[in-house]
Amino acid sequence: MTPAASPLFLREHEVRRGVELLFFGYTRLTRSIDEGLAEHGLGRAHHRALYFIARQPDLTISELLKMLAITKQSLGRVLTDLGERGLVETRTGAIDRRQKLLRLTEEGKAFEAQLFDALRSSLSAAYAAAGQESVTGFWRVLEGLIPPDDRAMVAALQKDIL
Amino acid sequence: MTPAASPLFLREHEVRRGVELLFFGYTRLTRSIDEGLAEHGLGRAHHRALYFIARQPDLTISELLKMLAITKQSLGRVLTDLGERGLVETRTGAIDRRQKLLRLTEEGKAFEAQLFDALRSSLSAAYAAAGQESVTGFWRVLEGLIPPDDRAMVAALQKDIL
DNA sequence: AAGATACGTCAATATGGCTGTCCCATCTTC
DNA sequence: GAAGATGGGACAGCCATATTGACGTATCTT
Repeated sequence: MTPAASPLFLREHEVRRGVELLFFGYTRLTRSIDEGLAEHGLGRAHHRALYFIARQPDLTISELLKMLAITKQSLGRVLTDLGERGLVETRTGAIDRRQKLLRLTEEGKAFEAQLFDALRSSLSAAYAAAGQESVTGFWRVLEGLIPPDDRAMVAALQKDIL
Repeated sequence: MTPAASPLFLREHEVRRGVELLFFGYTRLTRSIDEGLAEHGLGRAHHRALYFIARQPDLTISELLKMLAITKQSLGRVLTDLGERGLVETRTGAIDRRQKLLRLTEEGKAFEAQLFDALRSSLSAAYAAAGQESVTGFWRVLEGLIPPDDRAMVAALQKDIL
């Protein structure tokens, strides 16, 4: 019996295309906010923290660490910078007083919204050009790239949608 | 007259979802090759150069610079490392002797193929889970994220497909 | 011959990660 | 109430990857 042609072999072309589009798409999208960040003397690492705090107010440090998948020290520096600039504030957890709950200040919210505008204009233009069915496919493939252990965390972000 | 509801407003949810999936998908995919790179004492920057040289043999330095969108100095270090390890070699351009044409050595090809295996297994699993129509949508949205000026460059990668 | 281009290189600097270790406050469990 | 686990902070030192700006050399174009 001849086995079915290996899908791994057949898909090299498609896989390379995906790798390349992901690289260019992701890097160009992230570059779109560099200017806004530079106005405050911040970098992309700061934006990532800002973004997830905006998304899940009262997030704890350890939850944010899991999202970003960096070390406590790296995150510490970033949060210090954001705190010093008055963009992020913490309060002690009501249930567990060891925890620090992270929130954006009003200024932080305004800044995050400003950065988000750049992301929105790039992404919504791409969505519009591609069409809604394409957007669904875009999401599905990306979901498949996320290791199963991380999926619940990502899915949780979608729950508290406006 | 009531204007149509602003699509920018309506799409915040979708845009946030895209931002998040892109972040997690991209970072998790790139992490999948770190182990292989570490075996040779190399980092992700080296892989990016290796990848595009594999993809377009006889690429010039300036073409590669445009792809990666980094500075000459940054790329110089990466290429020196790759040359020292016998993964990349250069020859003088036949038409324009100022140019250096970049190629992978046999060892370089084998190493790139090994790294590509990790990318292939992640991406092709995601493709398979999502289905072919989703893959098309995935590509379309990502294409829309690439600034028009860069699109020809990315499209050129698809021409010399196996 | 003059100027532009392709590439290399020097020096200095910034950012954002890492490891390992130790500490304190607080919660949980026995 | 004591022991241990957990959440968070902090020190020191390191590495990878990027930046800017200036300058040099070979080669191509006009």
